[in-house]
Amino acid sequence: MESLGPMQQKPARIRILDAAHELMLTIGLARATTKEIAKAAGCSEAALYKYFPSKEELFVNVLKERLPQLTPLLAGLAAEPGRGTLLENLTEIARRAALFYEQSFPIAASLYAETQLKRRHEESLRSMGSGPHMPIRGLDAYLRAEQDAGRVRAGADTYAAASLLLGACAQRAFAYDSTEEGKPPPVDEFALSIARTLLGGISVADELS
Amino acid sequence: MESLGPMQQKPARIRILDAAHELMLTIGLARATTKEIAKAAGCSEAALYKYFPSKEELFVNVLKERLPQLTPLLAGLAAEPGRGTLLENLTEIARRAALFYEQSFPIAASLYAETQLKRRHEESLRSMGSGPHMPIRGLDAYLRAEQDAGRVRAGADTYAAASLLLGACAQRAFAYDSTEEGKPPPVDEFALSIARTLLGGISVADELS
DNA sequence: CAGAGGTAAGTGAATACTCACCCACCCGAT
DNA sequence: ATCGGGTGGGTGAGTATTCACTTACCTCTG
Repeated sequence: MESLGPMQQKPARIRILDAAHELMLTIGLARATTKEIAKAAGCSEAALYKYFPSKEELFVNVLKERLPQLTPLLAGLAAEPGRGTLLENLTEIARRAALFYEQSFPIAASLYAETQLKRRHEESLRSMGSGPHMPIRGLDAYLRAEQDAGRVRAGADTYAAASLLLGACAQRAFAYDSTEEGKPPPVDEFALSIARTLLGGISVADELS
Repeated sequence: MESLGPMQQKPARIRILDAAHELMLTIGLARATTKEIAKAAGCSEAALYKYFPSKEELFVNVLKERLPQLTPLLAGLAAEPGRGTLLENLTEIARRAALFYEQSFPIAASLYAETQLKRRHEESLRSMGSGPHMPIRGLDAYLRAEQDAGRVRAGADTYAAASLLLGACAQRAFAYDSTEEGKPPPVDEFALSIARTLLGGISVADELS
């Protein structure tokens, strides 16, 4: 029990993970060196190796512990179809998915620069029963449940619909570059507009087969 | 006039760009060192600097000269709405977009590891009047043209529709990891299914407002 | 004193980039 | 014909720097 005044010092391990996470987002994975991480965490380089056996292991842990999960929400909704309106549910899913991708995409994308690290991350995800295409499957499952409940058209391709909705959310995270004045649309109206459009389609009424 | 037999040697500059491109895709941007590039191009490291002032400039040129363009197709279609059926056109757009993202995504994504290089690339794109969100605008323009021609429902949100279609295509390039047995769906049937789903929507008929 | 938490000062390897030089070829003056 | 020299294309052998990681040591606290 320290009675230190400021006492803002979280445990070193946490500070290191935070610092690594922050640097990955700002200066990028390649420039996130041990020296920079140590400086940002307020400790020495050697301290990193007290908590993690290697830099790669440190990054794997950042990915494992810092990236939010999307699947729980989807699983929850699929468990009880018929709750709320379909539009409300899809909007909420889109909203959360957009926020999820906004956070995780820059980090996940930078793995393409280090194919070895990417493979290790994918392995780690798989062992947790997760993976980059699990959200699509989860949303697909929810839509089929709603289909069985009669709230989604019988002939609809639920997998395609899931790809469309989540794809739009993911794309929002990278289709807008940092400097452009045309920043991404606000998440709330974005979510509502794509959910509504996916539900209703865009073809003129009398062309519906 | 050389009468050399094999004479398969393309100009060195081309070989260097090809080698850099290839290495970015296979071992990743981070491991694509000057030594590796030189080896793959069949020349010395020093030769790289005869053609490019720096490694970063080399990469910028790979991005500029090797990544395919998507906008021309969209511009062409928007110029003459009413040609072909809407479903055919959207399917073709989705097909080409999916192939485009399949090629360009791994490289574009790895830029997130080098934020400085990323900014330079975005700048270069902007100066060419291009950019990551131009495809969405282009498709949006095409859809509005079809809307004016009465082939897209008057109230439809064309921008949301464009986000959905292209988002799904982009997501296909990264939502499926390399080792998974569940590889991405074949591009032709993928394109058709998302185009059809976007056109028709998924809600039951009598819920259409 | 034992041991956890932490560090200063390295180490060898790798990296981007440079420098002095080579060589084949062309061209005009001898 | 031949020489001298410029020139585009290319290289081998560096250099300074940076990187991930280690070692030997310190300093608290129980």
